[in-house]
Amino acid sequence: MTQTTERTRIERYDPATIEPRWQARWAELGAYHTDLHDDSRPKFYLLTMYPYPSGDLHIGHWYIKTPTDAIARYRRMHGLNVFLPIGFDAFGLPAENAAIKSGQHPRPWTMANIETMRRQLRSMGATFDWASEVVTADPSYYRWNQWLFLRFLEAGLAYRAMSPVDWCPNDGTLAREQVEGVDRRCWRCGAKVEKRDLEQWFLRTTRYADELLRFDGIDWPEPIRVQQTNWIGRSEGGEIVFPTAPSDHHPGGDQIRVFTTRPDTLFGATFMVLAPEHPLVAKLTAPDRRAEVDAYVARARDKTDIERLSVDRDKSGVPIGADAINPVNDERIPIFVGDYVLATYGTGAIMAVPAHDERDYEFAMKFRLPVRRVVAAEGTDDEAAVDGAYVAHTTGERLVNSGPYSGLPADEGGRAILASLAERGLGRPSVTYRLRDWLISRQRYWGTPIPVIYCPSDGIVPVPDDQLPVLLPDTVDYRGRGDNPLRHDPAFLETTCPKCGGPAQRETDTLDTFIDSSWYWYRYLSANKDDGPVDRAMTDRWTPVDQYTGGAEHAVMHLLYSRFFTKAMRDIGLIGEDEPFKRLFNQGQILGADGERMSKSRGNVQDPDELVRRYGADTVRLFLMFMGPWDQGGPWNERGIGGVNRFLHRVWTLAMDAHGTEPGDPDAGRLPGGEDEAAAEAAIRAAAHRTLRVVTADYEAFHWNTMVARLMELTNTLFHYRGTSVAGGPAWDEAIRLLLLMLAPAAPHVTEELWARRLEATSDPWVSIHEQSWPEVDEAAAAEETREVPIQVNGKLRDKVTVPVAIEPAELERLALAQPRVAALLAGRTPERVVNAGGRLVNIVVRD
RNA sequence: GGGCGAGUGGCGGAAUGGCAGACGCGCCGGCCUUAGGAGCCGGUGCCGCGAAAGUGGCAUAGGAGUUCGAGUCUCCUCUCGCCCACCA
Repeated sequence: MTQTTERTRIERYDPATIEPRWQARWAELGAYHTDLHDDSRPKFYLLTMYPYPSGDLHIGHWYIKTPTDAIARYRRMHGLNVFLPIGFDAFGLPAENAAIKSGQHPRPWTMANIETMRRQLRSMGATFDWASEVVTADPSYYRWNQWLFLRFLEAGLAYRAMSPVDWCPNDGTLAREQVEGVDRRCWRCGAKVEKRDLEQWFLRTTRYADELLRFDGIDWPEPIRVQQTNWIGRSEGGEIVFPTAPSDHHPGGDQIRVFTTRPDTLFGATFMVLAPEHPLVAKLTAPDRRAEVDAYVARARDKTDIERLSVDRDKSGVPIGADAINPVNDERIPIFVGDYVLATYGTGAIMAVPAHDERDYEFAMKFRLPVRRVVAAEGTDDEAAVDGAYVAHTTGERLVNSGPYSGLPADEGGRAILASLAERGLGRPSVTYRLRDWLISRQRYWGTPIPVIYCPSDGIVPVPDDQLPVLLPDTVDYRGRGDNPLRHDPAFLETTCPKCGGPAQRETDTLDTFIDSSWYWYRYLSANKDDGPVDRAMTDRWTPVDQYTGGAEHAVMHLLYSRFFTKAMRDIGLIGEDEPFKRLFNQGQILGADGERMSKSRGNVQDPDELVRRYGADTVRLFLMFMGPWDQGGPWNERGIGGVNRFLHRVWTLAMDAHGTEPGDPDAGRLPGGEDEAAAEAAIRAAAHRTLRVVTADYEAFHWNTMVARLMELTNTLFHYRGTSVAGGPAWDEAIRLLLLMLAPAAPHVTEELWARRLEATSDPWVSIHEQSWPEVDEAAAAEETREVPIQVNGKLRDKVTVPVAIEPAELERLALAQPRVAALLAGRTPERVVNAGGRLVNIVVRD
């Protein structure tokens, strides 16, 4: 009883009406407001990096957020109480730059952008819990930044120290990217940028260096762990004291401390190099060297970091006209100042061992300094000329030219040398990190004011808790100057000392915006709490975050700061966790069509609104998932979105019109392949349940692209049965039901619509598809009875044979050999070997 | 310079050491249409031979190796991307 339905009679799939309607309905029902107190179900804290309100949501935001929403919906279907919050990283330089340019205050600019982005985020159909929204530029949020800062100050985790900044005489402190060109000009006024030392605030991240190197109990991608590990850069070695030698201008006896990872090479130290900023440079420099040394130090200060740190650059330096004494052999060695030594690493001074360090070797060659081999690989002639630095670590290395230590294996000799220096108080084992303390001061307006007051009599005075928040004034004047307007706002600046009541001034620096993002997920759990930053009962219940999604570009900044904050907050007693994010996934980045990073200035930003208007949110969501592996990203290319849209139309057709046929199909209405109805129903059930099996695995692994492909395959299969005698029957109906359930987390609107219509057709009361349980595979239905086994001869595919799944291996091999094509190729030869790969493949090996 | 990742059809991509190219785009053919930039059905890695059904060879950046069997594992080379870049 095949019915032919004219296509025009079927209501068309029209996302433009369906999607807004369901979004409104979900909001009205409060469907995605998470009851954080519900402990009847296991919790699942799903976090996605909150966006910066730059003005427009672009397709990259969709790329991370819509699959994350699919995870949320999928987990809910497994009975979990899922919390998926959203907020805005609302402080920061772009708002301030826009404000300077337009004369408009950053707050209205930011708030207008947030309003736009809220609407755009809602258009995704994502299940964000807006009730927990956090906006970091709001005093109810940044107040707690201040409060946390004060606790860190009390705990000795925050401190103040001098540090150089890039300084423009007109515009004040500049960020690194605001210094342009090799001659270092200000991006706004073109003035020459200089370095200036300012007192600034730091957080003592280095206190947690060792703990941050451990990733216990968290499941993070290997590349991120490696990057963080390298960033922290733990080096074990020794700190060794080189006393200065007496000379005409100097009595000697100053101690130059160096850090080395190679105490075994100490006898090879033939000179020393101090960083230009090293405090002893001025003191030790001989009068006749002073002019040249001062000039060199001044030049080094003016160089860009990039110039100074460039590996390709020639080594530079000047002798300071003083010597040091090598503590192991009392040899006098000359001291240089050179900018290849960094003031900020180790002790800012090195012992130079040109025979065993490439940089020192290069320097020695340039200045014709002696090179002495002290470590030799097995079989090397001790006295052979040294040609380049030997830095390798091999077994069998031994010390040479090293006094009493000569002949010892290098590692053992190194330990002995260090031990002997330690006895004389001239050395000790030491560990150094590349990780620096976190400079959190910004000489900027649009951020959290640092809550301290400078009093002429009491010095640095923390703002008392009951005077928080220190509000960022909204009335400051932007026009005219680029530096921090707080410095010119007497109403903000002038205050009274909380201790003595005398006149005092506020700190005008603001906090780095990475502070905001270092704890925002704790705040989501009690976004409106006004007597503390976090609710311990809530954080105990909900954290650590079960799954975090976001870009890998945050590997060593945000993701490391967040780990630091968690440990610091734990030690202050605010939370009980060691790590913030149990599992991390880094999706790839969507680039512009030109392969470049999307940005307004490049004009390659892809606007999702237009795509949503053309195809609907479900298509855009699905297309982004279908493009390729989620962790890969790639250049944006719209080609192919039509295919995904067509797929949803086909799903619609299957669900709405089982009995329809298409005039273009010559086999329309007939069961495929001569199947009878029983075989057809079995085939439909098998297809549906096998799809369910692989699709479930794909959801678990975030393999969206193959998940969509499997559903397309199932849809194609079902189309072959559409309009036949089994269409609309029980097997068909089950397959449609499974198809909709499997698609629901990814394409929530169209599946909700079709689900509602199914319920309506059977007069059942409406229940959201998103409240259904994830279906279970019927293994019996999915099981296969026969299998096609490829047969290879010498590894080349030659034939295939269809056999019962349970076939005996011997029988399979017999069948394989009996295939006419195989037999012809064997030409009477006896196989040397028959490989039976678990019944999945047979390979017959025969010698020529 | 170091670290990490990746090189597969015209394109995006798929493939627990076991049929390379699933799925989609594009393209070709057909159906249906007054029409088609809609819909449906079928075909489509490359090179031979063949009228065709077929059939043989070559193919996962290049080269070697391990294996009955390699896109997948090992080594070398090349190219691209990202991150870090004189960290003693």
